[in-house]
Order: sequence, then structure tokens, then C-alpha cells
Amino acid sequence: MTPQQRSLEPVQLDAYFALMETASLLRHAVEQQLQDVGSLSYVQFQLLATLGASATGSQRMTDLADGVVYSRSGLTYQARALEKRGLVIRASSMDDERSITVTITEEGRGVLGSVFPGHVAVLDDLLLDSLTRLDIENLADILGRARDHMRRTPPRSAAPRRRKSPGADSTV
Amino acid sequence: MTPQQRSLEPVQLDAYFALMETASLLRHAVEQQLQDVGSLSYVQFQLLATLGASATGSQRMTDLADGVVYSRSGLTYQARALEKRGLVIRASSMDDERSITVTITEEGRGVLGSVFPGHVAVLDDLLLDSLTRLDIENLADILGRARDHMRRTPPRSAAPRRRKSPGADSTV
DNA sequence: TATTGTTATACTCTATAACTATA
DNA sequence: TATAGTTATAGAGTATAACAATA
Repeated sequence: MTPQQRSLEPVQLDAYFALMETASLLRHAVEQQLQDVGSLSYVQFQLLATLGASATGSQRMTDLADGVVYSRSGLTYQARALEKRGLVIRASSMDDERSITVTITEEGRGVLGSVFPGHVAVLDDLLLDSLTRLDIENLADILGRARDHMRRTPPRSAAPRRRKSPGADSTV
Repeated sequence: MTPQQRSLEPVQLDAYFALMETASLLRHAVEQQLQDVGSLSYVQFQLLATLGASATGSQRMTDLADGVVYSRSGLTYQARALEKRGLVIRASSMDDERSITVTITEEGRGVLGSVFPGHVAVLDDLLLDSLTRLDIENLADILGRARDHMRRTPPRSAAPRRRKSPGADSTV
């Protein structure tokens, strides 16, 4: 096993590090701005933005969780925080009594609007201004594909929980 | 003011979201692997890797902090955690009694080595395999430039602390 | 006085497991 | 039995401010 200790080529390493570092720096800056202007964490902003972009302004909790990747309980935590501030409302769905529909309020849209200009400014200064139009198109293309691939590929070590599914136990 | 509410073009938005999401998903997966195999957080891995890659296996605390971007106290926290496990050693520098030199131990290199294959595997599966050689080169190039730019550009709202620097107070 | 690093502290966030309720 | 969501809880990580020591 481990026939020859597969190692990374320099370019691959460069790409990896550059990706992680860029995102980290950008997120740091954006988080700061969101906190200063709207007292929002990045995740909360994501949630509001997702709701605001949807046609109805609503989403089921589960669908929101899928979009943001975090755990159910994590989403409950954040949704409650947003609800306390009156930025969203939670109500049980009519078609399925189990699920809960989260809806952005006018106030929520207000905060989103107040935060947006600064958000764009940070983005311009930190990321966009240093790149050409073509760079940006390339990024959107390449990383878009990478993201789609990742969404389809559950990490080996963190396979989707499929406990008890009859016969699914691979090693036991 | 706010002459016309500068907004983002779709491509720009795509690039931004794809960047953040890709990095987020990747980090999530990598963090899992590091935790499972080496009981390391991503930051701790970064620190060990940085030390391991340096010629002497050593770095000053300040330089490490600069590399990882986090706060001083955050670095102290992580460095102590690594020291407790015997993966690094801290000793005061000889040339400057104020600074502390962190050095990776053999044990630290061992953990690094034990974690690396799985790390690469995750990277392959999740990111590299879905991209062409050219894609990866492009990524390394574009994001490399973006990172360099970000490192040079302190975020407006989070300017480097320069309190008390005579005459540096801009608004007072 | 400026810089290096630590400490104390408070807070935010995330995940796990147990639990309720509906399908 | 499976799914949707909440709760309790525990743990990791981060930042701020005050502090000590050296330059």
C-alpha cells in the first residue's frame, strides 16, 4: 500500500494555497465589514442573501441548511438569532407540518440593503480590482466547475450518514 | 453620495460565490481529514507545515502570526496547544530577548508526515481531479496575484493598528 | 516609547446526541 | 421507520484589553 507516496506538483500546491489564502483573506475582510455595518456574521449574511434572492423570500430550513452546508442545529441557532432581530420569520409550512418556512422580513431586506454597498466596495478593492475581466471569467468558470464537483462528491471521511440502511455497512 | 449604487455584474458575483464556496467546502473536508488522522485543526496544520517547510524548522511568533493572519493571542493559543503535544518547542531568541522562536520537533514532523497522504488524497478527489492542467495553472496564476494584492491592501475598515503614531490620526 | 508575547476573559460558532412531532 | 427541526450541552477558536519585559 501507499505505493509511492503520491505528492503534489508545485503548481498544484500553489493553486491550493492561493485558493485557501485568498478566500481566507477575503472572508476576513468581508466579515469585518458585515459586522461593522450590519452586525451580521458571514453565515447570517448568506442566509439573508439567499432568502432575499429567492422569488418568494422564503425557504425551508432543510433547503437553507443544504445551501450553507452547516449542521441542522447550527442553522437553528442562526435562524433564531435572525428572528430575534426581526430580520426573518419562521412559520410551519402548510403542506408539510414537519417543515418550517423561513421568510425574510422588510427589516431584513433593509439590513441587507444597508450592508450591500460596503460589501461590494470591499470586494472591488480586495479582489476584483486586481484582476482583469478575463481573469474573473476564468475564475467563475473554473471554480464554478470545481464547486459543482465538490457538491456532488461527498468527502470520503465524511460520507453522508446512511446508518441502518440495510446492507450498507461496508466494513462490518 | 452613493451616486448610483454600484452593483456587481453577474460574472463577478459568480466568481465571488464560487471562490467562497469552493474554499469553504474544501476546507471543511480537509479539516475533517486532519482531525481524524492527526487531531489537528487546519490552523495547526498550517503552522506545522510552515515550520516544516522553513529551512531551519523555526520561525518567530510574529512572523508566524503574519503568515497565518490571525491575532497574536490566537497564535499563542495554538502554539501552546502544539507545544503541549510535543509537536513544537518554544524558546526565547538569542538575538532579541523579546521574541520567541518556535521550532518543529521530530514528533511534529511525524504527525505532519502521517497526515500528508490523506491530505493529498482529499485534495485530489475534491479539487484537482475535476480540473485540467490548464485550469490549475490558471488558478495558481490568478489567485496568486489576487492573494499578493490582498496582502498589500489592508482592508479599509481594518487598517493595521498604528495608534499613537504621531500625526497618523486622520480624523481628529 | 515601541515592540514582542502572554494572560484573562468574554463571546461566537459549530457539532453531537437525545428528543418531539409529523409523514 | 424516516424525516424535519429543536434543545441541551460541550468544546474549539477568536478577539480585546491589560499586562510584563525587552529594545
